[in-house]
Amino acid sequence: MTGPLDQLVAIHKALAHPARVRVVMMLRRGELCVCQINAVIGLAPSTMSAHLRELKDAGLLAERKAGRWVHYRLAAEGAAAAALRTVTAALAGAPEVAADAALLAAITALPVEAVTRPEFDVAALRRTCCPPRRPARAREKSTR
Amino acid sequence: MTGPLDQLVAIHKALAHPARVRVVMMLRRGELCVCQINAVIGLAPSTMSAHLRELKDAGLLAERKAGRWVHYRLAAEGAAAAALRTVTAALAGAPEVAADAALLAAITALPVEAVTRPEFDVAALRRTCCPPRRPARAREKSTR
DNA sequence: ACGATACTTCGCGTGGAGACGAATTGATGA
DNA sequence: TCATCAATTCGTCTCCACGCGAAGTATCGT
Repeated sequence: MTGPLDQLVAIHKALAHPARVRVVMMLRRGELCVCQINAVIGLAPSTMSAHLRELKDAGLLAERKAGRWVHYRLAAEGAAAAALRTVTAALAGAPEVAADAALLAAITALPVEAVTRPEFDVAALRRTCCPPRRPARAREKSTR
Repeated sequence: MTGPLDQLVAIHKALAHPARVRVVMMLRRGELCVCQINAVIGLAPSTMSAHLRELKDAGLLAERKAGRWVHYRLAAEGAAAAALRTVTAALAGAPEVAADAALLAAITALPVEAVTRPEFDVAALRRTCCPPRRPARAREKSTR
């Protein structure tokens, strides 16, 4: 049994990594599949899995298995929820977060299976959606 | 120049250690000298100095040099202040924090120079104020 | 002027965080 | 049934966080 101090420390540990904070920000609008998240972040699948596990163990995320995909969503109570609100408020206008959101919008506009196919070129997609001023545009179905 | 994302990550890193969180909670009532803080936490002075430095670099603490003593106090703006509020709210009733507060009350009731004298026995003081059910009792002047 | 005191900086050792690729698990579809 | 694919687990490497003691810096008291 861990006390409230250790619990809060675990929450802060989970949020003490840029990739994990970016994931949290990406999940604001609704749940996402692991492959969609990682298409934006760009780490090895095993690494991303470890990050998601840490966020889940800290009580910040919940998972839902749907076929061979696993969807994560924000799910926090108490101190974790408060920390989450702090994060979203602090990074509302952060450029890194905006770039992620733009790329994510383009990705979620595609069918889910397209993301992990070998011919899928994230870099090309990033070029089409990130640099121009329009932050987000496409929005279709799969975000939730 | 670091962006808001790195800044928030640094804040969370600083709060991702039990000793540092305890320090933050101890400083709620006002500034404290390093020796007072460390009498409660019980680490090597060099280690405590490093912890305080990290909290200061993250924008959570400020220092004030007074003679040969250095006093630290909470001093946060923006995201750091929000994170601080989250911490204090989450740990309002935490037992570890209450024990620290009780010991701290006994320590601040003493003259500052007494704390680091060789015959000063923190363990004895801890026995007098922490284990019994009365959470805090001594309270005199110097907490602020 | 000199020693004592409060704190910081430096150097070092140890353990854990974070990265990857390889192997495993579980569900889908031919 | 068996190949495929998403995700996780495992093994390994590297590097940084965190602990300490020793040395350095600044201030006070005599």
